[in-house]
Amino acid sequence: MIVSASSRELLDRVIAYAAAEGITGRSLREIAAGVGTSHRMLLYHFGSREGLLAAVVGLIEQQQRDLLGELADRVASSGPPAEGTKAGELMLLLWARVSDPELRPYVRLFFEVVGVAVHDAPGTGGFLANLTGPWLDESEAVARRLGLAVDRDELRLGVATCRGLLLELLAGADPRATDASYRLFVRMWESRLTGA
Amino acid sequence: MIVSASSRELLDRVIAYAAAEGITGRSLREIAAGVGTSHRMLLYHFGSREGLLAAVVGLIEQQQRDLLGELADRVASSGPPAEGTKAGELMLLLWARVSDPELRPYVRLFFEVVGVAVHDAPGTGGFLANLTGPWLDESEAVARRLGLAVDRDELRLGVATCRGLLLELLAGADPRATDASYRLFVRMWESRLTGA
DNA sequence: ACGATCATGTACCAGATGGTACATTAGTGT
DNA sequence: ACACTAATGTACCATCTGGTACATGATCGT
Repeated sequence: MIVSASSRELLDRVIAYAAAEGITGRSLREIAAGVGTSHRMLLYHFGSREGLLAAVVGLIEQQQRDLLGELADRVASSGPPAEGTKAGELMLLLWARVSDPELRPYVRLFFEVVGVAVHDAPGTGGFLANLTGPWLDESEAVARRLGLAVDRDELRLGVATCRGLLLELLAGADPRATDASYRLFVRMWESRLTGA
Repeated sequence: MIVSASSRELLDRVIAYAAAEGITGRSLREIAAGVGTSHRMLLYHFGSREGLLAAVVGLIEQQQRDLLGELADRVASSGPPAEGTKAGELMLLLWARVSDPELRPYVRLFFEVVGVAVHDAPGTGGFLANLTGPWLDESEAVARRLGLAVDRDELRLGVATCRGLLLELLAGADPRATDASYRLFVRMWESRLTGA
């Protein structure tokens, strides 16, 4: 995979196109037309169709890590290591972020990639393997920084619930309904924390 | 979509193949070879590639409805309308069922179809639209039969969590870990029910 | 000023794709 | 026995696919 500046610029356009129109079923010519270039150029910059897919997958992963890091930073800079009830706010913050309609195309793309990665299509190597680990690691670190006692099982549950509700949104559920479900989840979580 | 007896029989083989090997990226000839027929026959029985996809999607939906119905029946025949704590057992029962390794190929196929349906590929019409509604309706009915007070937000949360954890499993998570997460969820749920 | 590397266009290729036309077989009801 | 229908095989088609060969502008370091 070539990584020159112009390749990167082109990749950004491809990602935008993929998020809007999908990518797995589309031919190189379709994609090229969609981003204002030729299929010849896609092959030049990414080597092959597989290379293109791999680049897209890689950038999705990076975007997720960025989002994670941004959240971690916000927590780090939010003053003193506050008391336990902050966990709920944090969860709501994350949910507000990932459920933002502006992010929806990327959520869609995420599930599209999942759909091809489950049969490990060429170019999706490692995508599934690193689907959750980084989220767990990072949020574990965040929790520790806040002095919160959470184990991996809890965090995995949180991640899974977010993903499940995001799928709801993609399926056309009323955002107010998914919000309500998520708030319910947070309340359950908190009542467990305070209750135990 | 033709529905003769032999078409149905062929469709069963196609589903089995799709669950094992995937279907969205494969050509009619590949699929035909996999199920021991010719691409000519697939077109004869299903009309077109889109028709084949639609038939597969339709059968997945039906399988899910069957699973749901089976669960409902088991609840209906489990003696007197018992007290509230039965909800947890029920949830664990459902999870045990859908997380069964034997079902895994179908879970994989489910997410594969999701991945193409999010950009409403031809043949997937209505799949996303009916992704959750039937589950909510049916489990609402079951809950009512048990004399349980649950609202749709709770049920949606339960469905979403199941799906999220199933994705975990597909991504290669340790089944014991996802089990632990799910049990945690049930415990949270129960503590909320008894606490409120 | 100039050679080299990057970027792009044009033209092409062999193979695969979904779909069709036509012939043929195997049953089946009458 | 015979017409009719469902099922299947063979052969084909136009189109599209990812990928390549070759030429040609740009751009830039020296």
